[in-house]
Amino acid sequence: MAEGGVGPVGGENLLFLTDEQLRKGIEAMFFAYRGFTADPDRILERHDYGRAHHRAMHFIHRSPGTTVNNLLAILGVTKQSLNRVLRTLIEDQLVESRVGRRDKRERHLFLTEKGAQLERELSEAQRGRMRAAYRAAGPQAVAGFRQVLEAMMEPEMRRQYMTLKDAGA
Amino acid sequence: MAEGGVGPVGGENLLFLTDEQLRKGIEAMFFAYRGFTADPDRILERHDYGRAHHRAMHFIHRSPGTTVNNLLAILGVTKQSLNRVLRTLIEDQLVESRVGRRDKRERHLFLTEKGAQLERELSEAQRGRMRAAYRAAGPQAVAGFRQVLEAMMEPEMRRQYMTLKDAGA
DNA sequence: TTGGAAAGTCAACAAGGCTGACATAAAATC
DNA sequence: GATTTTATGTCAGCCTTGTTGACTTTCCAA
Repeated sequence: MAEGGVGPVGGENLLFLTDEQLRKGIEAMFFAYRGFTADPDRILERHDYGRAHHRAMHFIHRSPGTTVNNLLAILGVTKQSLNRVLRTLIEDQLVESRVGRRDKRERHLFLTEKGAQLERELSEAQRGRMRAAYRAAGPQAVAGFRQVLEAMMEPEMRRQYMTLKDAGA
Repeated sequence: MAEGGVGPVGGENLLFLTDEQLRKGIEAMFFAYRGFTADPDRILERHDYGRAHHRAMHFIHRSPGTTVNNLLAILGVTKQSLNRVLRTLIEDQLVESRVGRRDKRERHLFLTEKGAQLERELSEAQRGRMRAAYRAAGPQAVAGFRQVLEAMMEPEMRRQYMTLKDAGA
């Protein structure tokens, strides 16, 4: 392992790159992610759903009419895994699956009114915490937060993220 | 839900608090967390362990001699869940469990040389990505990154994090 | 017309969460 | 000294969410 960033590297004094700093960042990610999912998890439990259902609903809400294949690529799970989740959401009438008009093999996914309601409840809870954190940290910190997260993504996922990122706003 | 931060709030123009900005932050967390765990996951698979083993080893490395109860509080899982993981780590001689000297009910946990080796392999992989992200984003972004994450934690977890945070450095 | 992509289904399995019940040893308290 | 509490471990069973593999149906496109 050798040094790995402790002390001057390449002539610059990159104190924020010490192993100790990196460890703190790693633990920050770990603990923060728990907070990040805590509020939706509580709501999901009441409705007898899990995180997988939340993720599916989030991205269907985000890109209405998206296909199963698109969703698979974004969520990074197997179709069998996603299918189980989608099946219950469709049975419970939170999601509607419409056969593609141009390509009838494809299924286009939409939230029903009922589904949109739950999605709203979940994302409001999640945004609530996010908003509080953003407000506490300030706009400059938020910019840095996003920069580091983007640099941390797998290239494939960064592509997915960037595509979505600017689509709406 | 009403507005929720879109447009001017309280006289200030808090553009970074719009629902759209918050959604981007939420997706950034989702995609980045996948990157965050990707490298260790690959290594763990080779060794037939899971993320749970990594987490346990990380915090035992971080606080050698910590007790089972301490670890439970940090990891936020049940003792049955943790025990299953610890048992295999002890069987495989990656972790050593020593009966407490002052309080013989307690077990103090340590990494063996073999355990320390795997921990090093895992954390080097994870730090590698972290270091690249930090370097790409720069020190100011890193400070913001940490600020937002800390503000996002559950208060209880923030306490755990802060306690660990300054312990070593 | 036929190959292959998209989607769905079934079966089986594993990791890692959970609850509840129970055992043991040791510490703490009455 | 007896009782209660604490720390840990363990057994059994359940759930969610991931996996692989095999197979079918539909239907677009070469």
